[in-house]
Amino acid sequence: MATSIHINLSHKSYLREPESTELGRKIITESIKLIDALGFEQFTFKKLAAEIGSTEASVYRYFENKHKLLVYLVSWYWAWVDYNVTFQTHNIQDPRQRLCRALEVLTKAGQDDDPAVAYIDERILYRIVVAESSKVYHTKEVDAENKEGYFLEIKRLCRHLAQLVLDINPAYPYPHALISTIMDAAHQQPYFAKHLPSLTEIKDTQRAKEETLEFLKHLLFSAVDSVEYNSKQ
Amino acid sequence: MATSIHINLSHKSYLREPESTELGRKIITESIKLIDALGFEQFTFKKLAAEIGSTEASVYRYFENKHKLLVYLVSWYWAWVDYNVTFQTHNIQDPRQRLCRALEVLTKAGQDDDPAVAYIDERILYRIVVAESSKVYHTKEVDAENKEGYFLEIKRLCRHLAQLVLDINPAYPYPHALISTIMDAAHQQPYFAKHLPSLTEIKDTQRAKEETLEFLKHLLFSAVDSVEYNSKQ
DNA sequence: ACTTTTATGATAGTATTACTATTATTAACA
DNA sequence: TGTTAATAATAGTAATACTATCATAAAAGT
Repeated sequence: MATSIHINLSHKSYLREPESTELGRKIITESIKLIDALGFEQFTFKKLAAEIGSTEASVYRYFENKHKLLVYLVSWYWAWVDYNVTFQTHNIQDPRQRLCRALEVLTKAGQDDDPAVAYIDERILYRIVVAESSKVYHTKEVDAENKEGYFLEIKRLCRHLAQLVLDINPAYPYPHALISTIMDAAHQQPYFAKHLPSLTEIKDTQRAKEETLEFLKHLLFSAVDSVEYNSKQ
Repeated sequence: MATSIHINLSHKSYLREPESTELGRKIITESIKLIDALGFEQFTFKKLAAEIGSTEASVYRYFENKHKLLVYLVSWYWAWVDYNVTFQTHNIQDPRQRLCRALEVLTKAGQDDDPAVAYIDERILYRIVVAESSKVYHTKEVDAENKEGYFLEIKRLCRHLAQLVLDINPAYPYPHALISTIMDAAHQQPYFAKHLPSLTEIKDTQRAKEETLEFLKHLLFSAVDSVEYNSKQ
């Protein structure tokens, strides 16, 4: 993948664009490290400011609160995955192979250390998304934030992948439900493997993502293929 | 279902058993209402104490903190669902029909107002579990809490349902992964229908649970049935 | 009946969190 | 060179997440 791409978000969970300044980029870089290290609950702007040698007040000029920072990070992640899916599938003609590749990108998003943006460590960000992303939409403000466009990136990826499903079988009736289920499982199954192993057959080894991919491929294709579709009609 | 059943939890997320005293039961009853009303982040023991006409210090005698209270509520919920699954399936002979019924119990758990325990409103608790339950295991303490047995109830239900899958097709290689995925989707799809409708085909109507059940049944059975198994061997 | 234990209430206090406000300093820009 | 904008430094506030102490009342044990 090309170095130095730019991911555009379609909403403003920030007060001041963090990409445009040195301090802003430091906030992103270090918040990723610190949320991963402490967990979102223990993470505070004060600790972050200490880490980057700045002040709490300065961080607050970029993000209203830590929740909005998390929204920003998670949205960036989904936009980045969507970009990767597009990039990695655009010259695959066979719809089945294309969806396979997309699933692989989705499942292995945290694997290769191929930084697209200098100040974002996607491998650490992946761990944050796995552990914390459900917290961005499981709040009382979900409807208000949805109106602000905070979830457009995950919705776009879901729509994108659902279209790949329909390319295989336009008669399958639940493409979005299937994809949102798969997207979640792609993250949760390796997490379960590591922390709650009795909830899955996936083993917490180097092959965990590979095994997850096998499980998801089987799940997805058996659902899509079990709906009759006569392509000749 | 019989009124006045007793759900036993296999761990102690509490300091003092809340079921055994008037105040303890009030804590459970009112915390369910208040977490539902405010969301878990805005919920505090001070507000809860005010609601039940007691003091913060008294609530702290029952639960170390609000996180452990949530662990208790969510565990109770899973134990209750597991009880219901057992009860509603025990005289169904056909394994396929049995799993169907189990799925129905899982998906419609928040529907019927048939209180099994006087001081717990299962319909409100259902909403809490949908919106907040992932927060119980997405923390830095997940491994320590797992050792304490805090997740035994969800694991037991997963094992239970996975066994029903194996009763249909012992050759299916991912019964637990499939069930943990389905358990999650059973809650998230109706939530998406209500709050992030572009992530699912399910509509936020009275039939939402019914539609979710259709989606899940199709997903589950197509996966299980697409693995070859010769029962005559 | 009397003592001991236990549960609750009342009150106070602390460190941390999640902010907001003010002012000074420095860098950028016109 | 003067103006604007960004940051640092500092202070302050209300709420949160607790802990501690003591009094009282009810329940249990002897």
